[in-house]
Amino acid sequence: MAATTNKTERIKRKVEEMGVFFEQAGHSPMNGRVFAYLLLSEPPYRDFYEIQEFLGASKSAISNALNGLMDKGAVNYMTFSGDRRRYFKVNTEGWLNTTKEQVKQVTHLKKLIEAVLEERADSKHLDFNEGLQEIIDFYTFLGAEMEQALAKWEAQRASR
Amino acid sequence: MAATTNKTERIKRKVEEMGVFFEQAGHSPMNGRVFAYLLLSEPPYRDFYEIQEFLGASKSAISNALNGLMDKGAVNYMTFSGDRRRYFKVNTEGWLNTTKEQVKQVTHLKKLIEAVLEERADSKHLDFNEGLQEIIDFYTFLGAEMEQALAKWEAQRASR
DNA sequence: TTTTTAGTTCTTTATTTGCAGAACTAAAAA
DNA sequence: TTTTTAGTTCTGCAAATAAAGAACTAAAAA
Repeated sequence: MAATTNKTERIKRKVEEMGVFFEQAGHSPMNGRVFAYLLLSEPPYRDFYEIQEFLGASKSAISNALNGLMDKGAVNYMTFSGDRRRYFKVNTEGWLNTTKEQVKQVTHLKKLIEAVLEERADSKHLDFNEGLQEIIDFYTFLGAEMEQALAKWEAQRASR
Repeated sequence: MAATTNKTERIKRKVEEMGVFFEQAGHSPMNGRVFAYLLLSEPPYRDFYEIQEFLGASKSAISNALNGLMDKGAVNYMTFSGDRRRYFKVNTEGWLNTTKEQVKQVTHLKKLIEAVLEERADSKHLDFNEGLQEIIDFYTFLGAEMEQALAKWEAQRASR
């Protein structure tokens, strides 16, 4: 029993710690903690009430957190026949796909600066425009390299 | 005069539009607008009161926004002799460096998942651990590719 | 058919954030 | 030396966010 308590305590601390990390990465506190708990939990799937109890939070908070995480594709659930409950889990595949999407979004910022440069077409301040152009060039370069890298990764995975 | 007004109006609209973009990218609304204004302004440097007047905001809001943007290295200022004011501008070099730093921070998330896997070392749920391992592998791959890409970019730039 | 359960939705409250406005400061100008 | 100026800092206030708790719903179980 002491062992169980110690482990639970350690996990609780880790969940808080990782929760802060995810919070800083742009998630709400509860979303971060739910995600962290599902990452660390054994088994890695938990039903609604286990999550609620572990985090000592309200049902509405858990409901909103899980739905938010599912919207982003970060969390999933599985079911077992003869059991009504859903068992929520981290969706590793969704995480991977989201990451791949993010990689591709260098393009957005690039387009924005291109629009800026267009607006600045007849500016007298060529040095500034050149600075912007260099950022565009960098994004262009990086975007191309990332596309290649992704293709390489997919090829590698396809031939396993 | 009509031309000036039209241009100012167009810039105002673009500043709001781009401001929202930067907001969604994690900046506070005012920081986003100040940054957008400095990007679009001709000349691309503006003193405190020009920024304040253009955005119709309070001094404290502008002061905090500029200091925040300078902390992040996104904004800079220049001075002219015989003029006390600082002229704030987008720091294109800083932007480029920040982007390069962000590229390198794939490492952080990778370390976090490695810590998770360590905690899960004796888990029975091998499939889940494998899912996490694949994310680690992807981050490792991506990190290496990006390092290479950065090196390639630097080399290219060095030999201009 | 009634009851239970697995969640969801609604209402309220506490916390945080973003900003305005006024009071202040330190250096430059007069 | 006094005044002006270019900002900063402090004090609130309003809006947005996060979460609690209670009321509700729809499907399953009894």
